[in-house]
Amino acid sequence: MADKVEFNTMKLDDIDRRILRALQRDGRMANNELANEVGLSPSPCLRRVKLLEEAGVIDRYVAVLNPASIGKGLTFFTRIWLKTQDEDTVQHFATEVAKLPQVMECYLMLGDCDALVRVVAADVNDYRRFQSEHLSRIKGVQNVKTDVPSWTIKYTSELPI
Amino acid sequence: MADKVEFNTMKLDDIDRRILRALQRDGRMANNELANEVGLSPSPCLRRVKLLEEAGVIDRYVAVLNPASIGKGLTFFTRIWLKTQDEDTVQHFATEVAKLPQVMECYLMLGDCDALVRVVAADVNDYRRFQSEHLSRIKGVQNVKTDVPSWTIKYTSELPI
DNA sequence: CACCGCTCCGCAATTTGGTTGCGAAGATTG
DNA sequence: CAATCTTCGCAACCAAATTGCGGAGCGGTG
Repeated sequence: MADKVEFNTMKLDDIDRRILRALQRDGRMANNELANEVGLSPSPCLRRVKLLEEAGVIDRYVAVLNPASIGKGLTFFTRIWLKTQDEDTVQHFATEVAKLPQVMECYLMLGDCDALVRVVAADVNDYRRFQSEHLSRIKGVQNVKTDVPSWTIKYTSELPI
Repeated sequence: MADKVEFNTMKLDDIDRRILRALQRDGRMANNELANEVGLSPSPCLRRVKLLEEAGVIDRYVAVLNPASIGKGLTFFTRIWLKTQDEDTVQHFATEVAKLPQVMECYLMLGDCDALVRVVAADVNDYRRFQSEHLSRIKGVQNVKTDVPSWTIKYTSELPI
């Protein structure tokens, strides 16, 4: 089967990939419409979607908001250095930072800094308060340095398939 | 109206915010269920959702995939320096980089580097090919430096409301 | 080649949810 | 207070989702 590509536990064929592309673009696309787009009747199309969900390929469906319209129009990238690298400090940091609602992304890094965090905020003051009241207070955080984007050129959740 | 908070063109009350929180978590929640959760009957609940969509507060609904299950389990952060800062170079870079499917996020930066890009790839080789065949070939790109996360502690699209 | 078994599809019936319009309730203003 | 505006809830209608069954297509074996 030349068009079958195997990833993890589930093989995705051409139709699966078309389904995924369509649903990444429009997560509320009606099944009838999706079926039409991928060239199946609604019933098998729905079954495939269910399979993709059950297999965890489709993780979830979300509403994507316009950040500015809910007062979180600014993004900041914060590099963080920890006091030590031991497992307890790292794990504690991870647990605490993940709890902060203004943190959208957090990565433990292999190079330049110990962690990289993307934070949303209303304005610079909002960010500064967040940093001093929440981020810098996490036990183990030694140093914090923030970079500010002037323009978000691209921000998508759509993975290439 | 003490619980009315105004952002941009549309005021969001407590019920709106509950709706947004629920739909950010589950973009395919049935309207009946959503209505139940926010304490309305289905009809006014649906009307509010429609208003939030039309006002652009809800930008879109998407399926979020598991990156590993479609063969893009690694993330790389690439800092880019451009040859010059003039508007033409910047605009050209922006246009070209936004076209690259493996680029999930791209920001023009105010400090450290000229641009920061988040790239998904299957493995290091996949990334290296992408960099040399696509990223570094964009006219105007002078230098490229990539950081590698060892752990994605948090990655969410759910904005704090 | 033919036959068999498995997988996936499509159709149709049933169930569930979305949509719409109207009257009522609640909130605001003079 | 009364009048008006805004939002809600109900119910009818329509659309879409879901499910089950039979059929079609494909692959493997003799």
